[in-house]
Amino acid sequence: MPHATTAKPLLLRGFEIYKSFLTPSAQEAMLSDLRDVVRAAPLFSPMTPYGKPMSVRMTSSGTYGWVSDRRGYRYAPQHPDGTAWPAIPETIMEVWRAVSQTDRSPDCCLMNFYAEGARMGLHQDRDEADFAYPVVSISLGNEALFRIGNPERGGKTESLWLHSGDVVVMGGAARLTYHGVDRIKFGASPLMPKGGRINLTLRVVD
DNA sequence: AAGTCGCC
DNA sequence: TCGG
Repeated sequence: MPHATTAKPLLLRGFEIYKSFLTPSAQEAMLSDLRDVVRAAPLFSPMTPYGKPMSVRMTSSGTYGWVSDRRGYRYAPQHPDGTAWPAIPETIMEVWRAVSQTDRSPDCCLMNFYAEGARMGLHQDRDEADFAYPVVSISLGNEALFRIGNPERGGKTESLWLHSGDVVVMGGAARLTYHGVDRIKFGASPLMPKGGRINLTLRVVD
């Protein structure tokens, strides 16, 4: 059973929040698949175009992966090491099919790993060709303080804690809403005894 | 600025 | 110390 519930999600500024969408055993199965992904496509520390490294480490699976370097933000068909990205694991595709409300398959699953102190500034996901498709986010491991802003920079924001197994759909009017992660509660978790948080985002790129 | 820091 |  991949998920505990398909109950209606909580709504916050158009973000659909499915609390405890994945059972603990589904999370374990997904983590096992992600170990294979990282073996094929090792985590790397992306450099921002203006020369400061991001605090998360990342990799991708799918036809494209998201990369950031001096040349800017973009999707690329290969890992920085020159090899193709591995396929998106089926355990992850199942979540997309359950919540995305589209028959189109995602062609990127971006994996962000948050070690102690890692954060993600408020940003938009805007490197994709068609904003009609949602972005689906899966949280694993340590809890994260997730912040939701507005379609433009500035203004009031709202925060909520995301837990392991939660799924968030950013679609419709919320597709281009600014969002980020202020901090994680770092420490041992049942899923990841050494601590850390994994966030997966599924995207249709082109 | 998908970062970092400082202020209140 | 934390949220904004």
